[in-house]
Amino acid sequence: MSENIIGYIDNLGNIVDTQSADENIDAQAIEYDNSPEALEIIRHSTAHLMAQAITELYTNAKFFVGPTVDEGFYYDFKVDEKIGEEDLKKIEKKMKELIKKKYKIEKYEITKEEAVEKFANDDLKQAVLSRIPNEVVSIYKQGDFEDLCQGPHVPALRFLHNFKLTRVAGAYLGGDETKEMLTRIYGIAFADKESLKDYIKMMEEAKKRDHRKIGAEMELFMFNEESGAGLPFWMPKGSRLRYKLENILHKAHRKRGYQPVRGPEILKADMWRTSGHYACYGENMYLTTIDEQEYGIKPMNCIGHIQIFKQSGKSYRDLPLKYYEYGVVHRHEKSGVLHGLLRVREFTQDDAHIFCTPEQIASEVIDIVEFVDSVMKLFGFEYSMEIATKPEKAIGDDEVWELATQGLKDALTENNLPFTIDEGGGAFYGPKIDIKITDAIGRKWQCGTVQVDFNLPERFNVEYVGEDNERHTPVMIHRAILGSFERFIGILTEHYAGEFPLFIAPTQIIFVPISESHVAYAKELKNRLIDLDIDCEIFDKNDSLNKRVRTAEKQRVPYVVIVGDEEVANNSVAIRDRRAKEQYNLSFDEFMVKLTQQLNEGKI
RNA sequence: GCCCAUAUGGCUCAGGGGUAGAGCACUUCCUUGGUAAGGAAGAGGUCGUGAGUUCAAGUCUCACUAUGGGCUCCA
Repeated sequence: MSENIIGYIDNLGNIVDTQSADENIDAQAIEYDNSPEALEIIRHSTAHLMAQAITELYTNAKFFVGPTVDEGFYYDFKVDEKIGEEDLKKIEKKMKELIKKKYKIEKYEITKEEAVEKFANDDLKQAVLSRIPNEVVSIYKQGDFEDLCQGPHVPALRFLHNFKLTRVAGAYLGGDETKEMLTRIYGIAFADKESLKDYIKMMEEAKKRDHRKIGAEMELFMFNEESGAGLPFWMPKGSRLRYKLENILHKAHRKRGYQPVRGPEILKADMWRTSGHYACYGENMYLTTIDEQEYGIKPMNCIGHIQIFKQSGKSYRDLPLKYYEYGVVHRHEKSGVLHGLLRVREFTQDDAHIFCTPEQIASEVIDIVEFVDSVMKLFGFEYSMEIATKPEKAIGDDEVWELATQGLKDALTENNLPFTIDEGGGAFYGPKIDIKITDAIGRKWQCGTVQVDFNLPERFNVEYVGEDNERHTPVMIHRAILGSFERFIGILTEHYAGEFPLFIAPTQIIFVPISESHVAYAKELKNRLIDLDIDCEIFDKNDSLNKRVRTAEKQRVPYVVIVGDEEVANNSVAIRDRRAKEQYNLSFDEFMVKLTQQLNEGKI
């Protein structure tokens, strides 16, 4: 057996470790390297090494499960002591000591019955065993440490060198909120030192583009302890960015036949009872009493749009009727989940509701998916689609749900659009397609959504007169493209690391006049650019030219424009182009043409 | 909501039971400079909030609030 073989891939594609393989195995060898299979083995073994170290440091430690995940591995366990970030170093040190003992990792099998007896005093092991259907279970042993485990593991501890424990967290037993909370330690491991270094470096880079850090640096948005958690404030620069995004999207909606509407922020509680929100979504709603009547602050915009639809009689000729609103909604998210702009308690959705006939669903869904695609392409986002089906708390009959779900599937399948299924992840009133964007660190965030709803129109007696002169109930499609401005701008900020393209940059141009005598010229240019809806600033503070250029560059604006005697005389501008990383001179008219072209890139 | 951690001028951080420090930002003055930090002076903090321990609390303890990393949920 080669020194470097740590496992095999059998003909079913399963990983078999050296402990489990028989001597004459005829399978593809897994070498000790950074292949996904090798990392799976290495990381899982590192999790066990960590467990062994914890056992030595905390004699009363009991272990639940320690699997590998996309980003490394973790182990869930229970100790009497509190474990904090500081303790990770201690555990790492102990792990390195254990490696020096050069233990082999051995495997033996016992029956489940024997295992239940063996771990009789360990309630967590009993919980693990209760989830295993097999009659025979395997135990891995390294030194004195034994653990119930199905593997795979490296042959010996000497294969484990390049690891780092990354964070401590709490995790419910089996992910179940009603069960006890265990301590979880996450870690990462690689086959070589370089890869570990690269990984740590990548995480540091990701931190630098964190939207919370950039948002503070660029003065885009803020939070305020006295005002409350999850309630963002938009500062001037953030508002400018947001306004541009709203404007681009406003035009895109108008081109696609949507009509702007706006509903009230609070509605009587009875409205929410009729809609089902009170029963199905009540725990997320903020309620208040006015003149002894209960009101609810809207967590969604659909009810308002329904009222507007119902205000006048509608004919089949009016359908599909598309209302859109940048709707401000409030949702009581649990305090522990709030996260910068990505999860807040007040946010604005780019929300729309399409009232249509059942026959129109497929083509409307396709139109929306195309709309989503054009927005994602504009910003260069990778995204995936997921169809979410009926949740536990839901209104409406199963048949209606089945019909709506199938409609979504058909629309995507017929257009060869790939999707996955999220069982039970739908809204309480209908199934949906969720559009998830992958962010700079690889996390997926739900942004756009398309939801087919047969339920709310019926509950509110929404009707239109058909070709047959009979009354019919329309279908409602709820949809959002960005999802919310808050989350989308948060992701955009990380995506571009604050270097926004010209068409949405909060400050698009900074003028740096060489001396006071050039300020008037800069102001004149600035005013002309306002007509193009371009936001400019003039850096005419009493600082050196170098200092002002530096300060301007640090603002991450697309263009820094220097103007002095030469530029005033020639009616030109000296440009520092940050995106192209070049410096060049243009006449102001040429510059205007260039800017107009770049603004047009933001048309969809 | 739960587990763990953190909270010092606008920002980034140092200090660690005996009555607050740096850099940047800010203000004023000098400097009017052709592409990433010119110089000088000044102002600014009841050390997140509230209790407790102590002769004495930014410093120790507890609660709360907010933030961060997770669990769960979701745009």
